[in-house]
Amino acid sequence: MRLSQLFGKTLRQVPAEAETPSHRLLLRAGMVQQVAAGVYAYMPLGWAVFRKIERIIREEMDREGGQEMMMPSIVPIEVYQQSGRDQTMKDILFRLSDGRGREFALGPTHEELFTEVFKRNVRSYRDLPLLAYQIAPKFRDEPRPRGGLIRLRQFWMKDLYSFDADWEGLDISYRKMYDAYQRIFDRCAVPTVPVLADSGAMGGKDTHQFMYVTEYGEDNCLFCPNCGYAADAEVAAFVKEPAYSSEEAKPAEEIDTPGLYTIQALAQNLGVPESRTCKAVFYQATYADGTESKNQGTRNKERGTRSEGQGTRAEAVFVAIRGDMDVNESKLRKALGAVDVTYMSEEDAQQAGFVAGSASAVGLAGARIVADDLLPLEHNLVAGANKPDKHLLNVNYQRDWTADVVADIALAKEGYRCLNCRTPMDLKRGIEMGQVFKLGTRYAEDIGAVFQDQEGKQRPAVMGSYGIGLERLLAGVIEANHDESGIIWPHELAPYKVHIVAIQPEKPEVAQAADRLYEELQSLGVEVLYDDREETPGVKFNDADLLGMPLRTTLSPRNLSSGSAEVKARTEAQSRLIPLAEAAAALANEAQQSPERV
RNA sequence: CGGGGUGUAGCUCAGUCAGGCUAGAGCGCACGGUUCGGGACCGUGAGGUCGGCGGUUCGAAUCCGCCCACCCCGACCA
Repeated sequence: MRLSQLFGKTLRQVPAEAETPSHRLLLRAGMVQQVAAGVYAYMPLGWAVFRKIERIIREEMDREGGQEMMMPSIVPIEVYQQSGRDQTMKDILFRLSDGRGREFALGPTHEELFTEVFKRNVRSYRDLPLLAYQIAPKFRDEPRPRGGLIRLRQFWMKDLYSFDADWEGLDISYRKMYDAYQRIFDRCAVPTVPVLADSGAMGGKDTHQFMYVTEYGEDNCLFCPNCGYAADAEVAAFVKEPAYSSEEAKPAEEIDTPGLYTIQALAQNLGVPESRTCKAVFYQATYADGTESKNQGTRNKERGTRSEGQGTRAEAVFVAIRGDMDVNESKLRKALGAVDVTYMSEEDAQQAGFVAGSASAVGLAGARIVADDLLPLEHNLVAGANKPDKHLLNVNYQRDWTADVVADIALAKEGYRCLNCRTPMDLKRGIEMGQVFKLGTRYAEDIGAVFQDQEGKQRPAVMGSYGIGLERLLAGVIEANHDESGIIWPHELAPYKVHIVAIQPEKPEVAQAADRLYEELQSLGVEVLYDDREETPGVKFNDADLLGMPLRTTLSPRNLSSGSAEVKARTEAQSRLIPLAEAAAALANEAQQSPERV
């Protein structure tokens, strides 16, 4: 490709909205362009890399016996009603209807559809295991797109679904994908760590996320430096020990605490550690209403109206936790069996009868009370008095208050100790590159995807689902492979292997030599980018660094006068001279090799 | 959806607080010339519904109201 003809130019200045390195470089290199929030156009250079990522993923999926197929993006809404996910994913579904009023969603993920197709085609255990996948666009009306390609509303995903006869089979399929993922991320030169994760709205059992650890990540993960335990903060287990379990319960005492509305202020003013206090947090919990979750949506189908709040029930929840800890909303949701929990606004809290700033479970009526499981073990905590500007000293569980639910609802933090080996853990941020799920039989049961086993019994398929976000991986590749000057493409992903820089191409001897090298390399099957533009050397070298091809060769009047071409790898600091006559063969040879990554 | 911020030329931004005549700069772009090994220089030129609608005013990029878009922090996910 001649750079003078390439659709999409490099940018000297980056649009102000770009903050992460990958976003800046993608824009600067002219690889992508934003169309709307979370929606991008891929220019030829970006698309070329995209297709290479796709190829690596395809190769590794096929290697494990995956069968590629293609599902539509336009999916009848009924498909998601079967599993109830038209409700649980309500907020992220892009919906549309056809001219006759039939409703569809743009597929955000395809568990239901794959299960549906499985149901129509599979009858016997002899057809199992089955690994089917697609590499296709997904649509999610994310409330907050972010970080360039890191969080999008339209994105490509490789999604594979495994169907097994039993859980042992699922374990094998899961392992296959787990291993394939390691190879994919390795080939893309993105260091990832598998971490235990939350199954969230997907439902299911085991799940790992493959995290690329970076300060630009949006997920918090805990890592044990000693035993290697790694988990998303949402599910991370840690050592929880009471601080005051051995104390004798002292008599409660009401004190004036004007202006002390936060745990920090309270603890400071009383001269006690935050762990001596009991914190109150107010949540609104949403529950799926069983009578409405299925077959709902066959009614209420007037065009354009969303069935807001249908099939759900809300409840105010009072959460008590030791003052030095924070609530893990994921754990809270599970403890309550709720579909969703959201932090209450001040007004809602007031309406629910909570005295913000001095709230307490002591003497509280009319709300469900959830206590972290550490609280019943502690003694003599400071808690609110449920009266403005008053707190209680020496509050004790059982004697002064009890909870409706006692559960571990604490969020893991930096320095909390590993449950396996008691070593303090590190908190790091990461970007999720992919996820593997053991779904179990949930979707198969909802949809009726059963097969006949060896005994002739009908059994639901045991499923897994395995996703990789392609754009996110592309962003990760750049995050993990760049320097101040630009991108450093891993060998397998470089859109071109060789970047020819012609200095003063308006001089015939330069143009002739460069044209010839360009053609020779192409005829040798080397992907080559040829900077034939009439630009100054500085501009060309900077663009070559920015675009990041593995090999750069410079043809200039200076080099040509000695019959040489200059060669420099993107990862090398110094260039070297080689005879021009051998340049094509030498470059082709070097481009064919897979140099070790730095 | 809550909190914060930004919308002026393709990009980066000034001008807005204290309203005033043909709305500016740098980069980029076009043409001509001089240059040529790490984002050169000179000259000429094209390019703008000042996010949109409404209002106040003799007069609005500037003041007021409503709306929209985008970015960042949270709640959600590949």
